[in-house]
Amino acid sequence: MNLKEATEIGKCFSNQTRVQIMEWLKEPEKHFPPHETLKHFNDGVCVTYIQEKAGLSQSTISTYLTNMEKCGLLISTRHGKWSYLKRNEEVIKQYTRFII
Amino acid sequence: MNLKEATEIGKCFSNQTRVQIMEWLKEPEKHFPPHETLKHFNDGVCVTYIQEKAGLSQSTISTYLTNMEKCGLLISTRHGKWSYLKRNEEVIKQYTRFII
DNA sequence: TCGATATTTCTATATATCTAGAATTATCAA
DNA sequence: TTGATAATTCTAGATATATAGAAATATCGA
Repeated sequence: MNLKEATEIGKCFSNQTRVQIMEWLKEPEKHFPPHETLKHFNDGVCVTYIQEKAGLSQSTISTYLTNMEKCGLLISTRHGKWSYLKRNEEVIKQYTRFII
Repeated sequence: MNLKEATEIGKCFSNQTRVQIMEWLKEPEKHFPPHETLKHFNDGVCVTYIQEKAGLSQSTISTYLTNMEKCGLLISTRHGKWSYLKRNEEVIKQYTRFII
């Protein structure tokens, strides 16, 4: 983790909705309906559910999630027409080690 | 630490200069000249040294540092005409616990 | 007190982020 | 293949942040 990478992550954490999404994804089963097509939340939560819960437009949430994936905070997995997002705990740990 | 507080801290970490300042303040003796008026770096580093090292204007750095103090990341101590800044490790830890 | 130095606050402009709607792409199911 | 659904990308206007210079405030030393 270097200065530039850490700053990109910091930008993701500089908006309340994005911080909130990161919090929700800590406990998907607590904040989102179960995904019938996938057992449990192994690959995370689909974009639509996140979008509905956040209450912002699809395009806005898509942009957020794309950036959060680009800087490594989220892992995206596509199954058919759905994209599933989950936290990248390893990168999050690296980030906290950087700033501490 | 709640969502709002965490987001304010995230905003401070969303700019490369500010992240850099937080890094420098981890090891003041390594990045700044010694402060003759104060023994060691017990109260941190004075604004002028931070400003010179960052290469931005006094007013910009002052605004940065004020915001970083407001959200708890820095502790400011004034001695005469100098303000000294140091990291608030406790708040930083709370923040990392929040996002992990 | 007066002048010098350190810091902060105010004001303004340039740049970046926020956000939605429209258009586009990808995939599924009939 | 076609229509429906999910997601992404493009475009644009509103809002926020970045940043400096000027003005103001605080403190020290002569």
